[in-house]
Amino acid sequence: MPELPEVEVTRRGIATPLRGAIVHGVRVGKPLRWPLGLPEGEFAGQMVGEVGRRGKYLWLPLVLPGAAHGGLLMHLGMSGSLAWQTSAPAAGAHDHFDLVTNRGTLRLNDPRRFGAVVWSPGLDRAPAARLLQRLGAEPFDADLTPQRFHEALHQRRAPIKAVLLSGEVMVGAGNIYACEALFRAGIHPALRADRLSRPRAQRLLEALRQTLAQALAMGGSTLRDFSDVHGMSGAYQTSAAVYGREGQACVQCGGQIRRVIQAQRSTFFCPHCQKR
DNA sequence: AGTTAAACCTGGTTGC
DNA sequence: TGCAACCAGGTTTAAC
Repeated sequence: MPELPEVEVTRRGIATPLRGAIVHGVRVGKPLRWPLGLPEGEFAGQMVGEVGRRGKYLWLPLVLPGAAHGGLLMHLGMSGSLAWQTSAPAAGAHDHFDLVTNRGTLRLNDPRRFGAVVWSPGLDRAPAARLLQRLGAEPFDADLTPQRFHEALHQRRAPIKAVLLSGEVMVGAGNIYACEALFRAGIHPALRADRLSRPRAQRLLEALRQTLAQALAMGGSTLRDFSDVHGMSGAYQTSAAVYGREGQACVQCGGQIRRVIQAQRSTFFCPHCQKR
């Protein structure tokens, strides 16, 4: 489900209600990807700070004045979404984590349970640091210049689609937005990353930023599960040019959109508009 | 280093 | 209607 736009939509939805909230406790349901890493009783009295995001991870800082501090690193996996509820109903079959505060409850719903909630003493400490260590640049970081993007791609021989999905050069683009950005940039997904010319790398960086920004403005994509913290669906998926459109007409040339498998994931592209 | 497969799960859709 | 096969927004780990 959630790629960077969906995670950022979620972050914006929870940051305000959570800022300064006092934790009463947590409730855990079925196991997620990794264990929580701190006994459930340890959270009471901690105050939530400013909710941050790194790639597709959310970071909820927790501070207990004069005592232990750390935070919760959360990932929504493929099917996760967070909801903010001022009065939380009984947990459903797929509600696997609650953060109960004096203001309301933050609830993770995740049918497939590929998501995670992990306590860490800090973003730069284990286990958070280990999970984040291989992440590439944030897409809207000013330090990610076209030149640096090109240089990083130049060191990768894998297909450009696989490099984007790995997140090791730039985080945030998952399967939908990687496909859409490559289409927007006119680049064939099987092209080796180190074969992109400088102008094409620049064009791809611009396409990635435009794609992610547009998706964010539209509230993200909702294929099945995703909704924002108020239960609203995103709208971007209806404006996808290639994703999920195998066999349909290309919006640009009218040719057939094709689907191939790369790195165990479906890649959608237009063979006519996207050049090697 | 790249590529490939398998693993973690549930559920919706498609096709016989 | 039933049931098998395939598909799904992500990421880690292991093996060749």
